Amino acid sequence: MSDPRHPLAPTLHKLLRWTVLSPDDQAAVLDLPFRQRSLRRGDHVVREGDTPTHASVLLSGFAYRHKLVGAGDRQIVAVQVAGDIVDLQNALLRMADHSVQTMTDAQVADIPREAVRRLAMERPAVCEAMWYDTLVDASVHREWIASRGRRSALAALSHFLCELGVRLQMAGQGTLTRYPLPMTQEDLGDALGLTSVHVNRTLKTLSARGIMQKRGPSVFIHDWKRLADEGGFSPHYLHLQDAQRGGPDEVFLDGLQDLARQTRPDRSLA
Amino acid sequence: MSDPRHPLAPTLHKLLRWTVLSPDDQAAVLDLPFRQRSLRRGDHVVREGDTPTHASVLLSGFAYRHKLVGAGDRQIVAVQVAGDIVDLQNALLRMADHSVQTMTDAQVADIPREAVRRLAMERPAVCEAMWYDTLVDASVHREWIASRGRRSALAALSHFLCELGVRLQMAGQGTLTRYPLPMTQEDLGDALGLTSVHVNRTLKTLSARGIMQKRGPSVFIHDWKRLADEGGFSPHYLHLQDAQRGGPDEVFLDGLQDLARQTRPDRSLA
DNA sequence: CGACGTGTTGAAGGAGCTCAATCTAAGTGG
DNA sequence: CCACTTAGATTGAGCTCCTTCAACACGTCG
Repeated sequence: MSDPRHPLAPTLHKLLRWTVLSPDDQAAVLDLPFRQRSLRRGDHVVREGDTPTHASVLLSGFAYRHKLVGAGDRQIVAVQVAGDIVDLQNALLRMADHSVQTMTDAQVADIPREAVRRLAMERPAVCEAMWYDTLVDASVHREWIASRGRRSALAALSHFLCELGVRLQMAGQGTLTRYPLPMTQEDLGDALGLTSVHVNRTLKTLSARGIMQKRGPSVFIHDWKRLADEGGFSPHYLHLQDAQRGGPDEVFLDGLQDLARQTRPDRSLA
Repeated sequence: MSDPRHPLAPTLHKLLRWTVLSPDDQAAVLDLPFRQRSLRRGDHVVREGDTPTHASVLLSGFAYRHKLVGAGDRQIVAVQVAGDIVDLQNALLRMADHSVQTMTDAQVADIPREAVRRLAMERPAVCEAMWYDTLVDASVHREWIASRGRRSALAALSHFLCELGVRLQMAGQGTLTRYPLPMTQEDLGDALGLTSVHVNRTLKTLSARGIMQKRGPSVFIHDWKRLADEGGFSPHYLHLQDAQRGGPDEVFLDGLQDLARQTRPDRSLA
């Protein structure tokens, strides 16, 4: 799959999760013009209201998308990890409806908006992959609506931690049960629609029950099955089953199915 | 714009909201093969877990998308009105991650999945319009996440009522301040993440303040400005500003801007 | 050292939930 | 035309999950 050290390789890899791309198409993705940029923790990638001139890919680090609501309250609407096309939405739409900000120092690649559009229009398969990617984003949004609307704090937090385990493992940034998560309790609260105080108490409940622990920026899940039960987590909405089989993720995907079904405690880190 | 009585005309009209389409492209949209179907209130258009074979367009009536959470709780993640392509997501993704159900008797047009894909792949401009449509859907999802996460019941309900006023007027199904909304208080609760009891009380607060009234399936907004204030509603996230100007919506859009800014009570129905 | 960001803990209050009864309007069958 | 049914709206009382406010602990970094 061409040079795995190419900065856009993780993004291409993510697109290949959704569709088959010919070698030509793959080369065209990697040939996209981009300008690499280093950001410090807390920097904005896009600001709500901007008219973006480029799409940004997160090469390393973490970022989140958020909206400001009412009297300065913040709602995080998505968490992005390395490889994610952070801003396809804002790049195609003509005005950013939300801000994107880094949670850690990060590298991004800015791709001119027009180059993305041209690639999409000239290569239907790439267009489909990118469209697909935005549809999966929307599916995650829907699951978050369900979480905020109908799950308790404990369930919502558990669900969130499951989701990030899956997504980070897919992105090669950790494993299902052990991964980096550089979010403060305040950040978690803004993602879950809770106060940081209540996040603190809910995290403590989970660790008191031996289900998981968060130490600094690291999450250790000791009992995935129970965490998934608490959160009512089922990975369907991430659409990983849709993936073209034969890739390197097959074993993981099957394993995920198992994990969702059976108890498989991992207490080695407790 | 060709035959305005064509069943797919409202859908084409909606796509034209996002991009310019050549006469050829427009004809191609209207030439999509479809099978018209009558549904009774409560019928499913798609069921979570299905592998859909077609995309459905809502020709008349109302529908909602929902997920089942935990112990039989329902979360409505979107409300669809006539003209909406209800199921582009599910048609492109390989498995439906949520169900779609009618709120009223309704007409839908089922378009074979392959016909949609072929149209998109052969006509970049149409592809862009449809993609754009799904991106706006996602933007609405994000706003809903913010509502569920950070708005009080009163604010969330107000915001929801504003959104529907705008969307229904855009769809030619009423006006900003007076439109049909065939949702029970139970439905509203499932959309807002509240109980029907609390929806009842919140609606009563709004009408006690003279802001709006819901009588049967009809919403009457007496004071748009106050409703928008209560909900912290700003129409940016619907991306109407993005619309190509010159269409028949221009006056309305400008009017909407005004409405968002100034008080313009409409008590004629109080 | 002091300041600041983050995590932790307690106590009190409130927004929204649960449970349950009553009311209304629109069928539906006789 | 009326008894009966049913879906939905309405209202009250008590409860609970989560918030608010406030204090304190801890580590890092100037």
